[in-house]
Amino acid sequence: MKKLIVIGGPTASGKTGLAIALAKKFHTEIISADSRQFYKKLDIGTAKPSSIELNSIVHHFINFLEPHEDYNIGRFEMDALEKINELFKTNEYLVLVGGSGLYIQAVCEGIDELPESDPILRAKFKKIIEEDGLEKLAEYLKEKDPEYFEIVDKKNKHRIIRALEVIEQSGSTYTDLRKSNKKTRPFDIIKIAIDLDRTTLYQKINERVDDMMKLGLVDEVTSLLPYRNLNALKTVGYEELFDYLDHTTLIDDAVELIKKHSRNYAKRQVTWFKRDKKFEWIKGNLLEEATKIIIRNSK
RNA sequence: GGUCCUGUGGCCGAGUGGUUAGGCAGAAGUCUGCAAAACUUUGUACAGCGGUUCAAAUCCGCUCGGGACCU
Repeated sequence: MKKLIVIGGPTASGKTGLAIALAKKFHTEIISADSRQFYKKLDIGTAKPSSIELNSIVHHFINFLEPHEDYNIGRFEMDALEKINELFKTNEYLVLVGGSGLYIQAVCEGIDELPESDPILRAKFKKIIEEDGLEKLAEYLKEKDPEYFEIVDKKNKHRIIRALEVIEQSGSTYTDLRKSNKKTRPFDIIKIAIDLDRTTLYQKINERVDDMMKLGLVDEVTSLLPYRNLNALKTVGYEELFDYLDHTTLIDDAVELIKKHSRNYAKRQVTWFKRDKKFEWIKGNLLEEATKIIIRNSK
């Protein structure tokens, strides 16, 4: 059976370096599962692998979208699987690396077949929220799908909108469609996550943000100003500097905010990966530890 | 030396004689098509010591620490 090596972990933990080292060691290629590195032009702020790194190992799903292109998990599941199956024709191993837990989950376990988001419906629901409040929309959901209403975060507008969107498009309840059936894949999955103590992690994050500034993050963000309202730019490192460019924040404060938001993000990532018990956490000599796990799982 | 102001949990910051301020950070968590998103939970702190009072973080005194002004 072919092996998909999944590398997870919080931002700034060293995923990129480990993935590249593993890809070299196992003579294979890398699939990225990073929802922001998908986009062209977002380089420094997303800590995308350098051009040298990108040239040393073949990476898929990096720089394949323009900032204005819409994309979603459903498509990623299909696109990534197609690519993985193609590459497994000539490779024993593949490396999947990224910080977007949900995207990794979609590749490894699949997601239910649901209708895509519909901009017109979405606009309609947003309007209701603006005019009558989220509670109104929640009531609407209660009528349409009381079962999901019971368990949904009632203050989370994304969840409520999405459920209603699915209901309106499908004619079924969200509860009926959202079965969370885990799909089986025609390959083995070895999940490895990088473990760092919190203090070290936060220190690395802070340092990396300083490095990004030295590399010219402000210039990158300035050049992306025309795209600022796009989803791709709803990203740590960009929003804060847009505010700086608006003169609503001082540069030092903006940098501190980037660090803070990156730390918050890293914490959420750790929570996500910890929940998936299939991950084996490694520390210390990452390449060595990861290799041990891979060899053990290859027998 | 004198006069006056001030001292709230890691930080910011309200507040009143007897009810949880709140925000941020931190911690824990949720997660199925915008996921680097969105959201949830979580802190009995009022400088110290006395006193007044049924009751004090809130009033009084002293001590200590800030700050301002005065010659």
